[in-house]
Amino acid sequence: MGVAERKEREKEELREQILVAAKTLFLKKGVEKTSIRNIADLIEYSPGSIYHYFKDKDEIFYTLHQGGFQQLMSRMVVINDLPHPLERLKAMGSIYVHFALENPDMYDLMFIKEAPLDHVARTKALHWNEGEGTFKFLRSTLRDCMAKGHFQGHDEEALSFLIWSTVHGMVSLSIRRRCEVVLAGRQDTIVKDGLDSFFNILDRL
Amino acid sequence: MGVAERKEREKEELREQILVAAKTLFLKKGVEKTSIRNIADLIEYSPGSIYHYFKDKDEIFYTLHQGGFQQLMSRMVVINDLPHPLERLKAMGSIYVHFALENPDMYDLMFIKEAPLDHVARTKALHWNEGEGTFKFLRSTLRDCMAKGHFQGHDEEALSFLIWSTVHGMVSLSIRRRCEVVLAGRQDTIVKDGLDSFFNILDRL
DNA sequence: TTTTGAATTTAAACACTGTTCATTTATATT
DNA sequence: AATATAAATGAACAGTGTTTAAATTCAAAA
Repeated sequence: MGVAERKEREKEELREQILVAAKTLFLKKGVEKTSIRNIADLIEYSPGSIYHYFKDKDEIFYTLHQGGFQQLMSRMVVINDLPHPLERLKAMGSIYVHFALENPDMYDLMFIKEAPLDHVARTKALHWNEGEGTFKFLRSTLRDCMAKGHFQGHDEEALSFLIWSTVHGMVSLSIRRRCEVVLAGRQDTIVKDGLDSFFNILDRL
Repeated sequence: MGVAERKEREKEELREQILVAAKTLFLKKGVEKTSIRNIADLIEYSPGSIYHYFKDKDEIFYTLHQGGFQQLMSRMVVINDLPHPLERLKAMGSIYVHFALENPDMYDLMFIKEAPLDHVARTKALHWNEGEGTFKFLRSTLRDCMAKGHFQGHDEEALSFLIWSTVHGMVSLSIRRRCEVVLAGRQDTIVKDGLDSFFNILDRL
């Protein structure tokens, strides 16, 4: 009796369809401007049926959010090839920035928007596992750097936060379009230039 | 005949009432979750009447947004007392961070949320005057620093952006609560510690 | 083959949202 | 007191997220 299995599979497929449709619309129109009815229309189901697969709109959002971290992490692992920790640290910065600029809406979901963390709080999943993993990866790379004599006299945790903040600051100002007027004519290159400046500083630290 | 003047005054007063009510609700419940009807209820007028004073919800939002920059700028001017440009730069950083942490919702309005710039674009007010003023202030302070021999070999514009990004990154990660889990037990001090680390780096640059 | 029963899907409804607009109300001038 | 004008209203429109009773589907049992 493979019937139950087939049903299970079909259910999973529809869940996946909802996710794909939601992602498409979220990235095209933004989360706020995408309605449950929009998603339902795209998959040719009634709005109500979506609630059999997800508790609410936030749960759809949060599920996609988790996928984003997996993407980012899968890009990060390649730095393990680099022997020098400072090179690894800089490579992480580049990957982070590129990921953000190539997937601005997903980055928005992951680090700028407020919804997903509210969801985490509500579902009592006391840990933001996705973000924690990424941050721990940064910390351990920084620890390796300090073991090789870099960044002497700095607190590992505070400096990790500062570095994260720097790259996050650049990409989030860019994504939320605070550069366009302030840095007229240079919006496209300013994040890259800023990152170069940052690497320069890291080298001299 | 002071009648026209009185009417003008009354109209201005109601406009101000709307702004105060909107600000109260925006800061309490957030912009998204505050409806025109909520604002109308608070000032005891009908929803429709608000549209006699503001084109739409975004215009209310944008008006408050402008007020935020005036507040921030009025705090900034005190640094002119400091003789050394590097001290001025660091003081600017402290003021910026304190302003953000003391007025997280206003900061959110000014630098994180996406709405106001859309409004700027739509109203063809080609310049984001408020933000531009603040950034120019940072640039001129940095120029003074470089004139005194600091930050040699760096591009003024790119470094200005990098510094802005760093403080913005720290406060926006804090405001959007990305520190809470990742930096358990240190959320309250991490921005201050990060800023100290940053000042340390600036001193050695 | 027909009946049963559970899972799935639906459409309608609820209480909201921003915004518009014809109508009513209030008020100052003639 | 009549008129003109400005201001405020409340209903309506098209949309939102979400709930739920009813309808449908469909495999398993009789």
